[in-house]
Amino acid sequence: MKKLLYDMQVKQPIDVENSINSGQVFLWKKNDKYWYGINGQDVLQVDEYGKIKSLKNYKTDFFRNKDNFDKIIKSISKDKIVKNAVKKYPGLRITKQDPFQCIISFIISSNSNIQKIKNNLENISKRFGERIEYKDQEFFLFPNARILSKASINEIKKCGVGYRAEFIKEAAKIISSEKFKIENLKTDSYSDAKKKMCIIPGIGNKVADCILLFSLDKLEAFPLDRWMIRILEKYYSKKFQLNTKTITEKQYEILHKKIVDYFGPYAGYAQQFLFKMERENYRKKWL
DNA sequence: CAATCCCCTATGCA
DNA sequence: ATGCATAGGGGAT
Repeated sequence: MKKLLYDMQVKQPIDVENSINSGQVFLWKKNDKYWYGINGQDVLQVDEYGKIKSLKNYKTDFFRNKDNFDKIIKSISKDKIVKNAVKKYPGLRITKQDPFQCIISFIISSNSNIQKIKNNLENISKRFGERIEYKDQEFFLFPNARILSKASINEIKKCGVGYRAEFIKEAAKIISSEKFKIENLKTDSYSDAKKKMCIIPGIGNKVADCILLFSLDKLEAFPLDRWMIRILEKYYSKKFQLNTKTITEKQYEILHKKIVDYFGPYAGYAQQFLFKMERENYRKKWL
């Protein structure tokens, strides 16, 4: 019966273009009519409907098709602002990425911009990842944690990541160690998983929330970066009074609590719709 | 050509 | 304990 109900849900089609162009992923490119993206040790080929084929056929629910969108949209639609954003980008999805690649991507994102993040990640793939051919095209897979944990700081620096090279190596060491089972974080609570993520150097509040939301199924994660703070100041200044420019750890925690109180357990989806809407208003480039 | 701007974290000091 | 200022690639503008 449950299965039947699931199948009967009318699903909003996936908006592949806008989901990829929403600041979540960096190693994607469009070729003719397909999008191709590196997801860890796999390459995904995605058609205009979001149907996925892949090099290794690893099972993935990359666009979170199993989420109950009716329920989620209803849940986050608390006001006109979110409702408008949802109406504008109805097929926008949160991605479910390879966790290690996601970790390195967002460690690199700090004090950077999308163009540079993309270059850095491409350099890492080319230097440390396996070269493969798929659908008559050349790709470089993302190196696994073990390989990056053994790379030298200097080699990593050659990818243009600067002072983040130490963070990357250390993160790779932790992730590849026996004790740290990254997949187990998927079944941990949000706050447990977040505590564990923040042990890794280069990962603070914001980066942890990106990783939790985009790769570890924590849909209440709500990354608060400069842009989101600006958005909250613009549309929600009464609801969440933002006092300072520099948001400290304690303030971040308090603000996140208020946000989850307001938007509910799928707050991360609200974040993605708001973020996409505002960045498009400013005509920011994505890839 | 210098100055400034970027999706932040870690650190040191008050 | 908490707040605040600042350093830290490098590329684009």
